[in-house]
Amino acid sequence: MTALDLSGDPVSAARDLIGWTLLVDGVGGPIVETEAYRSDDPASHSFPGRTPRNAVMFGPPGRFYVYLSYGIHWCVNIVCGPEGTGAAVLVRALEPAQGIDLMRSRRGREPLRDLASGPGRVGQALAAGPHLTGRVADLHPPDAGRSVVATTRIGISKAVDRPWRFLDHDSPYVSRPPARAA
DNA sequence: AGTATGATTGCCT
DNA sequence: GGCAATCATACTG
Repeated sequence: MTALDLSGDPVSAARDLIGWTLLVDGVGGPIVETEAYRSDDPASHSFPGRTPRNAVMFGPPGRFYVYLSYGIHWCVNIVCGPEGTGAAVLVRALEPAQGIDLMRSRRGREPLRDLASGPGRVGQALAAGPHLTGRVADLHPPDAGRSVVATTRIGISKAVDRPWRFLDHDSPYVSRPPARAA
């Protein structure tokens, strides 16, 4: 795939985003794990409707939605789906590729494997914060095809059975291996 | 105004 | 495996 359409079904967008390189100020790498969240999804921040916090989710696709999780972690999302539908894709893990030294300094000298293998870690490695919300995501096409696996989402208490988590099956940089091997 | 709750991580036993 | 950290948002009174 060489073109990316984020304005269609957000679940498809979450799958298609695997392998695309995400950069924030030149730092980042290929996305290896995502999760889709739609407004008809009880686990989504947009489920209760539009609020000041999630307003950007109801705007045009391709922009960042960043929120604070557990008062500690900044989680990075990319708005997806038809504009106004309130859908987004959570970037759960990246393969560190560009600006590795910078990411390492932000994360405190972790093994490469743990630099961005989780939503909170991605946020920290990219120095994400509320200032990022609304900015257009910097995405670049994959250089090679990826083997994508779908599993159930992680860390939520509602709609836990929806298989809307996607991983690069061959990547060691995912936060957790698939619930069911394939 | 006060309280409950996380799309998590890291450190503890 | 279990749980504390830490705070913006959402919900209750």
